[in-house]
Amino acid sequence: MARSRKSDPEHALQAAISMFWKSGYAAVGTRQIEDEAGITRFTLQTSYGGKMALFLMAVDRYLDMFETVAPPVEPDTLDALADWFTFFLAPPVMPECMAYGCFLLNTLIEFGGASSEVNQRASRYYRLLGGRFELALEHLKRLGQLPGDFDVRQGAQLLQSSTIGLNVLIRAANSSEAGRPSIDACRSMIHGWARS
Amino acid sequence: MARSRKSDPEHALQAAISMFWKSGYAAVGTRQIEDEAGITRFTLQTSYGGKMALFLMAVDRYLDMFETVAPPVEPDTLDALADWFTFFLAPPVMPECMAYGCFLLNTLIEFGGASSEVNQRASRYYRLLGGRFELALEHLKRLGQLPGDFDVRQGAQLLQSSTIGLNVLIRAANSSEAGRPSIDACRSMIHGWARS
DNA sequence: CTTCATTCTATCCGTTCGGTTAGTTTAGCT
DNA sequence: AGCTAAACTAACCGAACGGATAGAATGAAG
Repeated sequence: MARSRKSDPEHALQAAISMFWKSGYAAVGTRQIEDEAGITRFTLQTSYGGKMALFLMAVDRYLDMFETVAPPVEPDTLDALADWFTFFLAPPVMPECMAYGCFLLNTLIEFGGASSEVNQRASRYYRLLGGRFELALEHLKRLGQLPGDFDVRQGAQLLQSSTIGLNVLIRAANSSEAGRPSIDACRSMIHGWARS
Repeated sequence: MARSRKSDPEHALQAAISMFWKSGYAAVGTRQIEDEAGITRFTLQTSYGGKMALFLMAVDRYLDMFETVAPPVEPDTLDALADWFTFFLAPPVMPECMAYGCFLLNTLIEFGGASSEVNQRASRYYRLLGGRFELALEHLKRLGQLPGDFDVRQGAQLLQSSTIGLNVLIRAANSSEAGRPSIDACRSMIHGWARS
């Protein structure tokens, strides 16, 4: 009854993620999407709902991926938590894009709080980053790996801020390697929490 | 011999800083610059060298301002260093723009390391942020306010990453207040360095 | 093999972009 | 006052933007 699609939606979405991740929303044109994602501008409108809709799909998919590599909620040791930061140096997913920092953080800065659609995604991101750090630290405190008077909220906040800064450093330098000093510093801080 | 200028260059530059700070480079059009900076597109070309040249002037001026409010190089106490973070909540310069985060960090993310002109400014910024943190911590160590085995490099790296993350949080929320938890966490961390 | 809904290709649309050009106004000098 | 160089105004440029339209191609159902 209907003609089958020529383009692969999954490949198109992955290409969209790569483009927007690297260049941001405004800097990617619909002609470029045609070329790299393999969909026509017509299809972009009819099947995806336009450039912004595709962009939000890309962000959502990115967050889905991030969910699988977000900080562990129940690490057994401080070391297991500290090890999470080393993932930046050997990313298990989309390693070719990691040099562009965090897609969602880049997006947050580009839109600067002006888009409610983006802001909603930001909430989800914060839950996955700061929220998980908090759960992890609470878990470690329960295990006795952290002092009884350790402030979990502030510890999580610190890890979140540092992770965000780390991603900015990586994007600015176009290299995950640029994050190494920050990563080492974070790991030291976490290990330092054990004593006292 | 020559006709005197109608527009005020200083006001134009300040307006440019505000616009680019708030919206980024690409999102500010030359027509908008005409309206808000009080210079015509013609003048933008002949006297300023175009949009990008004006933008770089704005960035340089921003860094000049930042130089006056960057972290102290010789704080007397850990508390004096910690107090620097509270400046975000009551900024002494351009308070109306602080809700947009750090102009230079926003710029770094927008260009993503693709502009050498921007990258040069980044170096200066890192010197003013991480470099000064390092000097301050070295100074405090010399004063005996920090343990003898305290790792100054990693401490400075941590403060730098956290500060960057803090600025991103502020921009995303369009409010300096959004940075308060991070600021408190940083202050606690700094104070925590005293003991042991 | 015809039918027909759907996806394709190929233009076309109005808008906005950064920058340029031609021509006018104006201030500082003799 | 008259001259001239600089700074103004206003119109224009080609290019790129996101999106829309018309018509051809196509594949599954009958």
